[in-house]
Amino acid sequence: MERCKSVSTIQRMIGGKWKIEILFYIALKDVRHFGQLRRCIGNISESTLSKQLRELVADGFLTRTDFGEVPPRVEYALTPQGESFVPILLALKQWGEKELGL
Amino acid sequence: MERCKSVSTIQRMIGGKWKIEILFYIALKDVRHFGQLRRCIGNISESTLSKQLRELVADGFLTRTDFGEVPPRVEYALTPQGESFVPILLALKQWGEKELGL
DNA sequence: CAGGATCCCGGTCGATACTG
DNA sequence: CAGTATCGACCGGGATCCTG
Repeated sequence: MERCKSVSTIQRMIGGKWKIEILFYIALKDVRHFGQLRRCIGNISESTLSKQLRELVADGFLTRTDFGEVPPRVEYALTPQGESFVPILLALKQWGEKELGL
Repeated sequence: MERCKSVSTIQRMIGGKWKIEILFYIALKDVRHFGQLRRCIGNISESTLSKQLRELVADGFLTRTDFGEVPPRVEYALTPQGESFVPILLALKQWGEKELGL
């Protein structure tokens, strides 16, 4: 039986409780800032958002640009790898709306 | 900001550590039996496999058919909802192979 | 063979407080 | 504003044993 390493790796990368939702807002809603994300996503804590963002950066989905200004300004954006994941995000969203009626 | 309920719901349904892999084997490799799945999937415990299968059944992805025979024979198969998810599984697999080189 | 029951551990996530 | 630090609760998942 052919094993499928890619599937389990993806599951690990996007399996976090909020990962898909974070990517969704950044990719499809043009949300770029920490505070925006926190307000968009229901009831995520700051520490959790921070950690999941760092993991998404580490896994190559996002870039993090710190402008070194006061007040602080940081922008998150998709990497090419992240961009290539957008069709799947759209498919998931549309699947949920159609199959689950959400 | 438009909230996106469908995304978080999907994350909850397929966020389990082995969910995507289980669906992958049933959908694309025609694996139907408990023991087969356990052997295909690396190092999943029986109790965990059992629980995740039950959740996939409860969430409408799978059907479970118990033939009531001795020795026991049970078959898992995709529901129509599960079938409709197959394109996303394929997309995930192909994305992983292409972007991650797996 | 297909799993249920039980126990337990580790990691994830959340709440709170604090910083540059 | 954009986080980090710390702590603790919770629960998903693993190990083991048992059953029809």
